[in-house]
Amino acid sequence: MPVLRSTPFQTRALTGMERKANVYRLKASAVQDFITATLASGSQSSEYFEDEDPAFLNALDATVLPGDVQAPANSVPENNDESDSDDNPEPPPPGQPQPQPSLKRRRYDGPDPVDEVIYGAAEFGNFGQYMKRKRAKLQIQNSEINTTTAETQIFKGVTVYVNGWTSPSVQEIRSLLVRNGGIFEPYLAKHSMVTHIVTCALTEAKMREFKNMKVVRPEWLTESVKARYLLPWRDFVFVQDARPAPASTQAPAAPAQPQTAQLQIPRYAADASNPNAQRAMADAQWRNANTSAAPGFIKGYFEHSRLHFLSASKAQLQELVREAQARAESNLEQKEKENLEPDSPAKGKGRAGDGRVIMHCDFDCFFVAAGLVTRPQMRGKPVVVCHSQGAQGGSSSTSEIACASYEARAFGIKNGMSLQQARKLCPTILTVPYEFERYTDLSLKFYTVLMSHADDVQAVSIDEALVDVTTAVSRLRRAAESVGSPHDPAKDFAERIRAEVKQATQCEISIGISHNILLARLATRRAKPAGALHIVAEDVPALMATLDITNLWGFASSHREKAMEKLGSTALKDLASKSRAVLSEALGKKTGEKLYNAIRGIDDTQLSSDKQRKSVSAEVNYGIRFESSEAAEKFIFDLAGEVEVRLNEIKMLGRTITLKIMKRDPSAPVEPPKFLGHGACEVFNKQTPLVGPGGRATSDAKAIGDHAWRILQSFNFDPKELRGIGIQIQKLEPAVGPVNTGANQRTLNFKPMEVRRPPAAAVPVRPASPAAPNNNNAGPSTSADVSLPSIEEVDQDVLDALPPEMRQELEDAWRRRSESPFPGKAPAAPLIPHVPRPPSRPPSRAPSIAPQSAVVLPQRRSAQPTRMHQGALRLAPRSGGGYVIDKTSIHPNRPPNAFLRPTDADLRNLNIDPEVFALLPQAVQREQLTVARLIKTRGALPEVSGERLILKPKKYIPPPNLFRQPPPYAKYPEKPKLRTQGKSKGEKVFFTETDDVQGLLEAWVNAFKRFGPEEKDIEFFAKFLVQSVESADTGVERAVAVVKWWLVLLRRYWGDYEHFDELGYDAEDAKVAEAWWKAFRDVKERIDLVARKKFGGKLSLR
DNA sequence: ATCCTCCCCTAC
DNA sequence: TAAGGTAGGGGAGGAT
Ligand SMILES: Nc1ccn([C@H]2C[C@H](O)[C@@H](COP(=O)(O)OP(=O)(O)OP(=O)(O)O)O2)c(=O)n1
Ligand SMILES: [Mg+2]
Repeated sequence: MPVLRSTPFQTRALTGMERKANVYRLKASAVQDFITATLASGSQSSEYFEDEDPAFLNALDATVLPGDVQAPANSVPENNDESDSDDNPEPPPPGQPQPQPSLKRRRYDGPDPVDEVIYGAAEFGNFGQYMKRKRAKLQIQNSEINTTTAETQIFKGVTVYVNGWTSPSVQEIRSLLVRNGGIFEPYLAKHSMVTHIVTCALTEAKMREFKNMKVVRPEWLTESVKARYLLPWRDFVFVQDARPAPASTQAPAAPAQPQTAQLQIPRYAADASNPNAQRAMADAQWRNANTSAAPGFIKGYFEHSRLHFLSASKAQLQELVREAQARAESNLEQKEKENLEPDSPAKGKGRAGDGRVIMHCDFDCFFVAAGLVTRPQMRGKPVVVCHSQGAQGGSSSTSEIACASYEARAFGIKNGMSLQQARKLCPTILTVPYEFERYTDLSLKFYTVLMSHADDVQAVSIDEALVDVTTAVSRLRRAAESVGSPHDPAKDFAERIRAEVKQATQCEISIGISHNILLARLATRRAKPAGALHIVAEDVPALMATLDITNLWGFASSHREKAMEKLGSTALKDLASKSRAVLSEALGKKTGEKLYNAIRGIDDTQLSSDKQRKSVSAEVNYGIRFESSEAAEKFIFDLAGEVEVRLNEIKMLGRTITLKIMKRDPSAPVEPPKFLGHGACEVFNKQTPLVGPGGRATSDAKAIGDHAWRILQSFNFDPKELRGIGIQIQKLEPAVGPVNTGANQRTLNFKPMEVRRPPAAAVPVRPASPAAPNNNNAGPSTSADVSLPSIEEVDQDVLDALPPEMRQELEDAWRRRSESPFPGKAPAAPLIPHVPRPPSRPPSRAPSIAPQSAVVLPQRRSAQPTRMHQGALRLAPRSGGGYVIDKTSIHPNRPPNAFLRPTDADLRNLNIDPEVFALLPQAVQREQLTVARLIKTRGALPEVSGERLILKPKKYIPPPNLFRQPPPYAKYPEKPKLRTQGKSKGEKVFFTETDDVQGLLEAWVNAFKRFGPEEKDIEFFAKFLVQSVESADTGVERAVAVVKWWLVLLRRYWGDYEHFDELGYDAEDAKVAEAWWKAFRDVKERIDLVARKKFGGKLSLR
């Protein structure tokens, strides 16, 4: 296969209706306190700006930053809309380079030249221009809203951001809005700026970003204008039934079609229904035989689910490897005892550095290859493995393709795609049924070969493993060196393994070799099909230059979106120039660092082959269709039985349970496009303690079922709306004593330390028993308890026996925690009534426990169905009630006018004098809080210092002499208050007192002018500055001022080094200088990043 | 700081 | 017909 820009692994090619995403629904109905960004917040900013010392600003305006010299021209060309370019379907024929007809939204929102100047994302010229721009913008908004053009006030209070390509166009929407009293926000610096998002299509990253916002289709606006009043936005919620990668349902042509189609479906769901499903579901008999209501549904489902098979196989293989290792280790010990020389260094665990040799071994299109073992006539043809066989389903089968042959992939068919879509790409496609047992069989042979050569093995999946072959390869290498062979011993060894596997399985595997896992995985991609490739460190730069971020293992679409949005590119060659800090800012700390290292070919991840499980779960999100709560209840208990079996198989008991519910999104059709699929859903998770008999951890199906069922009742959902149910058990502990697991144990052997066995000899293969029959034995503790009352009764009895006060207290506690599995009597008229199961609590004995907060009456739920948004069902919000000053108060998402005064206690806790605080203007108060909290977070020790941070308004007007007259540090000898504390290495800064950020900054530079800045301190300032820019409008000016001040300080000490680059300083002074300048450039870059996102320009420090 | 909980995301 | 599961890494944000 030719190497194209887009590799086989690069997932792209989506179309509108079903998009890649494992976000199953767009949650657009969340009720939040959206507060329109008000003009007041803008004026606060001006107010603050005028508070600033003008002389200071003047002085700093004269300073020039190197990065700014070419700054106005080098603003990154923005792709404001990353969604559309993703919508191009894959080209049908093999390997055509894609011209990438990306559809970019214009950066300017109107033809009006005023708009272009004012609204445009132009670069900042300078400070003054920025302010001018901002004021002009406010004026325009003012006039549009209040005077000049508004014809009606239909959209009064509505502020809208338009995402991506829309029909009608952005310009039309803007015009519609402002003519009718609404506000149009051209940039979405933060979510609280707007009340609604208008869109016709969302990338999954945007879906995530907007998940708690009101996302509507443009019809909301157009129809409202027609109706001459504001229609309920809920009737126009934008919803997508999103699915992971290749599951697009669109034909190759007409990229713009999804949007168009969507617009043609007025008033509801963005995704269509499935007529076949509707027809089938209309038949009660069919329903009772084929959906979750059918007897034995769960068992049949798990027997046929490929994804379940993959997950279960992985767990089994990991277990096999663990056992093999334990055996190998005990053999080794044995040998050592016998004083036999182990012929290799101790097994490769923890071996670090580049000395390792890692092989990543992976079957080529595994399921197909396995299927073709007995169908040799199909070799070389486009073949897929899926449930639908032959001509079943015709051209409209929603059956998913588990695996496509390479010939099929040449047509653009991918693993995970629906058959109907594949048929569009290749009408002659051949289908092959699943053969799970054969997969297991082949896999075991494969693992057997690997383990016979390995120091260590990590089971990645049924068809894939990571193998540490350091020992074997070094032995070969020594041999090769003595002979002077030009061959790469690692590659030779890989070919030998490939041959052995081929011999044992009649299937091809490919092997990637390198000194770390990351590169080994990359090597495999290039090795396929049927090859081996060794990547060495020298290959890294050239290799990485060709790759996209999503080619790296663990990086997928969400990172791709973030990278494009925040860093302007997803190509590793572009990302290579970004600093660690910049990448972390964009992708998160760990992820950013992982990427930074990956680009350089660095990955010190160790093989993990002995991790213990932390949770056990079972879920079904297919075919869930209930007519009654009884059916749902039965299902829950059946599922609990499955969970019990799985717990027993690994001899574990659990202490907490989480119920996961997928519920049809109100705007999604009853039958989604995918046959019996879940469609667009709201997802709810709720965790409670799992209390077994005697308060112990348990695996008991009844206990699990009881808890799960109670949780489900507490949701009070209409059973007809359920689309997915899952039970997860956490806080696992080993079951002691005999537990009948019913699991068939298999054994494999690791490479013997001395005598090597022929491969495949050690495999006593027996087919897996997919769900071992429930032996109804919940372990030693419960097996004796079968005749005891159920937990709910025990609990009730205990409750009843308690003195009233104590009981009240308990009930209160439960209510507070909102996680009691024992809510007592079902609420009035529940949609899923509690059906008493014998022996059940008589209703008259219903405890006085009030229904929990979430157990609301149906009317109320339907009135406010969205209060439980986004799965995170917090029955009683832990902290959401009154406004409590905490980190969220400085969070950018908080609307400006949601600022409430913190309590005096809060203030004292921050070392702020409440009385002084009260006198400050609100904008200044907020800043004070920000700074004080950051300082506290950073490690202030208020109790120790005993000094109180006294805040004065004038603090925002830095003493003129301080800022005007260098050298700055000389100006306040008493000021620094930086206590350095000897730590393990270097010195750590603690801020015990500060008056203002500039002072702090200066003290920092002073304190470390002989050492260079500490990473943590840089991080601290960077965070503060980024936060400033991101948050309230006042923050920008502050950030600019602080950065300018920093620049002044650096120039003061190290001006000579400003324009030098990294290279070649010997002098310690120079190193320190360079460290400071590097810190400065990094931080500046990070701020620019945020500034670009918010304003479309970068900060000028002139 | 460090933990925990509730997500989202990723891989096969 | 069709079988959209599952565990763990990681981030955000709150509790301790
Ligand atoms: N969405 C997916 C992805 C994979 N699989 C199954 C079928 C595959 O055969 C097997 C292994 O997945 P791989 O990612 O290794 O893909 P293949 O082995 O099919 O192809 P190759 O490894 O050659 O790229 O997992 C699946 O059922 N559904
Ligand atoms: Mg494979």
